[in-house]
Amino acid sequence: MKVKITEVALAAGVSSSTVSKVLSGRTGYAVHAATAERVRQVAVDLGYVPDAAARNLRTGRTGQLGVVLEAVGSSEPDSLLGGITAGSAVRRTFDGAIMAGLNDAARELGVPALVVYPGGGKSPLSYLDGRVDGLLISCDPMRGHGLLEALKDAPLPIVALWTERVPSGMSAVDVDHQAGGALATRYLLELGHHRIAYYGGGEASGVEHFRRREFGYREAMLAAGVPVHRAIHDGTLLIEAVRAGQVSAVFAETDLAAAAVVQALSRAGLSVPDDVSLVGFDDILGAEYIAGGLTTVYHPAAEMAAEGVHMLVRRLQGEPPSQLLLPPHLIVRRSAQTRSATLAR
Amino acid sequence: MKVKITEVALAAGVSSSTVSKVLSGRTGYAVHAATAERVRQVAVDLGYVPDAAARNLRTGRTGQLGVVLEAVGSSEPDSLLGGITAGSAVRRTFDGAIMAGLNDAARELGVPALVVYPGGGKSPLSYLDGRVDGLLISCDPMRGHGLLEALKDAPLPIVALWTERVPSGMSAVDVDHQAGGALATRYLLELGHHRIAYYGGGEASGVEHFRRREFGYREAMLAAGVPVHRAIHDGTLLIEAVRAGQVSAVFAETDLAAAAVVQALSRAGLSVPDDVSLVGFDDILGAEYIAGGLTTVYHPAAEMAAEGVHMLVRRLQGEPPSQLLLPPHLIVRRSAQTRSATLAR
DNA sequence: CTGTTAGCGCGTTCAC
DNA sequence: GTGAACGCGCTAACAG
Repeated sequence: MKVKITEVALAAGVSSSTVSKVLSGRTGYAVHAATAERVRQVAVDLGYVPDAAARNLRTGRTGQLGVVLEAVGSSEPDSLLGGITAGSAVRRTFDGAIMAGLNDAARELGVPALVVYPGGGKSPLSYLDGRVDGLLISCDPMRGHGLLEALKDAPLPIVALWTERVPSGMSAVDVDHQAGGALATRYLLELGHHRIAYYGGGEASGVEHFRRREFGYREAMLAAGVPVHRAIHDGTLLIEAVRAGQVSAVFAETDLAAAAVVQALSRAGLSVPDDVSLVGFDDILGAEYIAGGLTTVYHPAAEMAAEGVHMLVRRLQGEPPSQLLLPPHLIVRRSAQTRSATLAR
Repeated sequence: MKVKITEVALAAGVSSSTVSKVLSGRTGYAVHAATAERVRQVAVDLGYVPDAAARNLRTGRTGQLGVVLEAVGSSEPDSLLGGITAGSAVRRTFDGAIMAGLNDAARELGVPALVVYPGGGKSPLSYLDGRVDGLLISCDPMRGHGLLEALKDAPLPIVALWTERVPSGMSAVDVDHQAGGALATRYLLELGHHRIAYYGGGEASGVEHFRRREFGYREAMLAAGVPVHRAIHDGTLLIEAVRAGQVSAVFAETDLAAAAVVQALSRAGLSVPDDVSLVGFDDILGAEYIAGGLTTVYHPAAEMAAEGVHMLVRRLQGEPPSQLLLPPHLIVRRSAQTRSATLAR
């Protein structure tokens, strides 16, 4: 059976409060070193494990952090950005990284456990039942904002993942998708390309992150004084544009979109990077095998999640809320080459 | 502030115990329907949320399930199969799916939350502090077994993920990797190939799942009375074997290995499926873009996780432990063709 | 330096 | 059909 604090106290010949003082981990209590050592020894011998529920009830805190993964694994289509499967693909690509980042940071900071709430239309109140000291909310951009709004006045600190805009009083971390889009585009410009198309904006155009990637593209194009090509989201149209000499390089919304570009071009006998230079976004697992090595924008999902945990823990220690935008960086492989190399063919 | 049960009782004009009876969800208590309705209404109006810690302390149960993800997100190399990065890749490929499966099943079954314990050498005892009613353990094959062994006599039900062999008294779910390997191999045999190589077994040969995939290959080859080719894990060797007519088809250990095969062959001017038929394993995100559509064995990771949750919940309801091996199935795309089509070139 | 005492908020008896 | 009283295991005061 489970051994409790009174049994440890009895076996060690002290009172239960002394045991509590020793095992609470808090320093500053006045306890003889010898007594403390004996208590610890007895506790180990007896296999004593403090009961979390009782401790939580007494202290009002749990040491645990809550994670709301609204979209993760939702097999029901309508819980994902209005049924857009691209949203699902995006989430699935990163859920592993998110969990990895959360897990790493939690271990590093000594957070005993993460409480993951399965998504689905449960009342926002259910997150306030004292199971956690703070909340990380990583839900999709649309439903997410509703949840954040509902928890605006929640009596615990909240950090929003995947979003820049939060109600006041909350912290937020996001990847700077716009900077990433600009980064990719500038890279192609520096290679000498000026007829650069943005591939994407199709059914997934409602996804804010993708729109920001496209903004980044436009921003870089405008800054370079180069005409912006209208977004393409169709292999056939892309092939026509390439053949007509209107496009020599493509910035794809995602690595999967980049893979689709490669495939479409190859069916037309066109190849990357010989005929078209290509840059993706995300650096998904396997990106090194797309087009013989896809040059792409690394998307720091795990870092974002880890940063979120750090922010939350700092808030629990009394620091004020803050915002953070993580800069992506370019991973140069072999799918983009200089315009002159392309012309030389 | 947080509203407690006494305040609801006061506002509804009843005693706290009546409120408890109404809101506990348990039927069978004798409470006037009208009273019950009034209590429920008042509770909603006041935004009452039962305190989890107090309820857990009183009832001894939490309704929560624990998940031990020993390997997930471990950035320290030595926590992953002795530093083998292939292990890391494997885990990362599926962590999102695992979380998705867990999440889906938890929502479906009304489990309020999953408690995820960050990996790292914490005492097995720390999982027994009453935070959860049962445990899902999804750790890598090597370290995992040690943890399972240590928790052999734990006073709560345990379901092991990713493993077939568990201490008695525990439940287990795994994907049938061997059946998957046999499935892929039989498919190639049925296409008329008999010179089939297993690509893999390199640095990751310590991974039990991969060994089982290879066993499946050998099993199918032997059953067909066809000589087993020795495993290849090197692009150059593979190219030589193909050129020498020793290999017309390849079963790759993973989809990433399949992608590497495609890339190696393509550098030698060989293509899939025209020169070599190829079947992968996993059906990772993006598999449809490998070799113009990779034929592969679908790996039901999410289903496995969901099944684990179901098994655990059934155990909590008193059912005895059980074992389960999920059959993978083949996803036919375009990377494998009949031997005659290959010869016709 | 150590022990005694009084709840934390809830669910469950048992009287009424 | 309803309410008062008790205790789950632990920790924070305070007393010694």
